[in-house]
Amino acid sequence: MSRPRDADATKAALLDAATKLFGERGYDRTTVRDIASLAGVNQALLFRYYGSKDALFATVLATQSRELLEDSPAEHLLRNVLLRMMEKTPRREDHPLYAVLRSSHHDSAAEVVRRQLGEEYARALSSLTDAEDAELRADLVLAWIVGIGVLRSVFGKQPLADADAAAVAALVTEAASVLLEHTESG
Amino acid sequence: MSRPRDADATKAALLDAATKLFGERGYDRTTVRDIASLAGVNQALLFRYYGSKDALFATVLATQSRELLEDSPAEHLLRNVLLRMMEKTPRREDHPLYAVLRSSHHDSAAEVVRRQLGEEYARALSSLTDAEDAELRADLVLAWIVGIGVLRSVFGKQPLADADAAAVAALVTEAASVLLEHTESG
DNA sequence: GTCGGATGTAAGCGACTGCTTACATGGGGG
DNA sequence: CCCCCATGTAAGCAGTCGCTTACATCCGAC
Repeated sequence: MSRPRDADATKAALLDAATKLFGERGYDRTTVRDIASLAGVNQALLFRYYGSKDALFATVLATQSRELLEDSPAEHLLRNVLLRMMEKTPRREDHPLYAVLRSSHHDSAAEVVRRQLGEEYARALSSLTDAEDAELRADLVLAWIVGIGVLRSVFGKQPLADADAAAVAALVTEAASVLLEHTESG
Repeated sequence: MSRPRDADATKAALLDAATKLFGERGYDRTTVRDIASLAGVNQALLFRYYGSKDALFATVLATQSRELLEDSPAEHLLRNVLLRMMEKTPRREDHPLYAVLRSSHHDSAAEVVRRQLGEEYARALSSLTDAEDAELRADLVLAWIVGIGVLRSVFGKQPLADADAAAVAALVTEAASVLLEHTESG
């Protein structure tokens, strides 16, 4: 029967639907009607519970970025992020990175969240080298992660899109180690 | 006085305006009214000369992808593309890659053009290594280029966004050489 | 000159957007 | 029991979208 009236369940359904659709289509190509429809609720409830499409998008990003870095020590961050991004299916379109990637524009809170996510990754990665330009090197590694995500999900570029995740991770970590390894003992 | 009636000039103005706006905002956030307005012509002319917004977008991509690979020997392709992407201003939003990146939009001719562009780059890059997985390695290098463009233009991620282009190119080419160098003489 | 097609314009159509409003309904507290 | 408010719904507003239509204007061919 499932409780016919349950605000929490409705909110969760909306958030799940929004996560899926923003990830698949990006912000612009996802309509509030689509989200409500996928969640199986009336679209007015989206506005009652989240205020606006923008605020819902920000909530999606905030929720996912919180889950994203939780359990990866810096040494294995690159490898783990790559594997997580590529796991299960070659086109893992509900991965948090994709919602971010597919929504280029955009001021508002979403921008802030997106940027924070990048900062967290970059900070963790930059701890891996003692080079003077550690942060730039970390940004470049982050750029690589992002680029691989884009080429796989947006372009579906072959052979990368269907490549073995472990093989990709091995190649990338090997090359990235040139940028991130410690050059002197600290 | 500039000839008041000149179909070629009008078409060119529309193409220039479309190139600029698609590059800055992506496909969805660029309206035909904006394009016509920037070109200084009536929007109906866009449809007379290009048929549809989609067709105009495809024309933009086709035009730019033709110009893009024209004068870079494979050995210096990575470096040249990086430098070109980052040249002049830290946020070079009219770069052809950006129009592509900002439009994750699947059907229509645009998809084909976007993919062709990737194929050309990847083919050129893959000629640089004799490893068995040369094409995958080339895809990864291409992914890096794309990711750097995204982080600079979309995220405006610091310090990458304002980093010296030559310094970035040096770091990337050094690390990428791990993937692309010949391991045995052919 | 003048006629006809190339070129440019003004206006608006129908669909869709994010969002709001006015209203139905159900279930727990008094 | 019944009332009241949390929850859910139907309908629509105002704006924008891509695109079309009906109409002016210019200029070269004859």
